[in-house]
Amino acid sequence: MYVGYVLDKDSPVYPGPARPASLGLGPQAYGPPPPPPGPPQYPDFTGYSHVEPAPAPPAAWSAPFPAPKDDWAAAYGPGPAAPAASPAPLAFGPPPDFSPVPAPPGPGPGLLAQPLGGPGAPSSPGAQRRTPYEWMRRSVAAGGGGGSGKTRTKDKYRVVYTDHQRLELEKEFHYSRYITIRRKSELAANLGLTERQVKIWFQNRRAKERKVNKKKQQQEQQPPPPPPPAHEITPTPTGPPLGTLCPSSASLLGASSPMPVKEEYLP
DNA sequence: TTGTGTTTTACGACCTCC
DNA sequence: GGAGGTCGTAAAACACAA
Repeated sequence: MYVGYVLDKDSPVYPGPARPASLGLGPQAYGPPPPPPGPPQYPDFTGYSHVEPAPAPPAAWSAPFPAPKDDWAAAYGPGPAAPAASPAPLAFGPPPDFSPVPAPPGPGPGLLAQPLGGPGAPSSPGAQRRTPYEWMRRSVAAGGGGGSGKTRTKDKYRVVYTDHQRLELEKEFHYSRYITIRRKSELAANLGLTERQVKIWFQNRRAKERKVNKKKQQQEQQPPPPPPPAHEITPTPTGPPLGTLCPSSASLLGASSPMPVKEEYLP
């Protein structure tokens, strides 16, 4: 599965305010720290053009959520302990218009058809990294990765998430930088990961974003190249006047966005 | 094929909040 | 005290040039 498809879409995948306040989630008891103020949410993300609202402090649901301890057997045991037998319906499944890429030849159709690190991990032959997110295009099946097990030398090892797992995690991340407990549980169950893995993935993803932002900031602080001489600067009468939307941007604001708001986030 | 650099998981230390 | 946050780091997985 090519995650890049979603991320490279010209149109906003999740238009409008993602995670509206009316998610039905009450004030959260375990609220994450306030998001760092500042710059646009996705300065490094070129696939989306909308400005995502700051991750609203997740709110707590009144009902105590039975957050079980991380099922380590799922990650380190003989196979994922996810409810693969009867996985809950993916409420956050791909949008209706998301399936232009044929599913990789796997043991079965649908989501989570391939267990974590299974031999049939989706691959993207011929893919190369060209964008910050093209890592999602590459194959994860090479090298016997895919979370098959321990490393050669040490007991400590790490698994390689499948493209689908990354896709869903990325999608969730682009909804909100901070995942709620409920979503974390759902995501973990649906992706065959442990809640701990989901949590750590989000932590690492935020760290990655900070790193990218920092890098960009440093690049911007560098002295720009000297502008060309004034006589070489020619006015450009053609083109839209200042303050108007470029065609591409204007199209993004169209009323008929291809990406409806997820049902679960609707009031 | 190999060496090297980058990215991706995973963890520990430390901090804050409830 | 427990949960989750950042920060730093280790190491596997990966891409790519030589």
